[in-house]
Amino acid sequence: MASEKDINAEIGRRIRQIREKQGITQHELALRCDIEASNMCRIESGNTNLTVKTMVRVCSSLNVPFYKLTEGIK
Amino acid sequence: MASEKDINAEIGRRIRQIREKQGITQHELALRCDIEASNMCRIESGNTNLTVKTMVRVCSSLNVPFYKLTEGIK
DNA sequence: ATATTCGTTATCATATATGATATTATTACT
DNA sequence: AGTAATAATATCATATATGATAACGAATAT
Repeated sequence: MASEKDINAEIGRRIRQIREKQGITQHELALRCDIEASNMCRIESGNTNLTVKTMVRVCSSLNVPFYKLTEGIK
Repeated sequence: MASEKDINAEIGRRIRQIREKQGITQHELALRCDIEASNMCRIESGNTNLTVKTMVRVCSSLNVPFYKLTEGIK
């Protein structure tokens, strides 16, 4: 079982990867999510202990299903 | 995309289902997770906005991979 | 050189998850 | 009836995610 920090980091990497694939900036994604840009940076960098609420907002704004952020993580 | 509340409720239901299948009480699971029993009740009832940290502790104590709590949730 | 864009980091305030504890309800057992 | 076990709920304290804002660095363009 991966550690909490490892999992938050992995989710952050996935968010960044999806965002970059869609060609939008952190600022733009933050706007769509109604999340502070500084927080979006913390999230993508794995420097926070994410909540379901935040993950839902990000998924929704990126148009990916919720489970995609955690799929396969052990 | 399901709402934050729906997803927290679904995760809570899954935790309860796995716990009951393993035949342990909320109190016992709370002990293993190092989480307050009152909080475990809130979690299973979907009355909190879960963090990754808490989900990791529960999964680890139930011996299920992290992704099982969120698998297939859209 | 200097703006501009993008990401990062720092600081402080606020909202809320969780800890800690007590109380209550229900069920089962004696 | 009484006791024990389990779960639910209420209250208050504490820790921390996030909001809000500012400053900084790097890259790019003008």
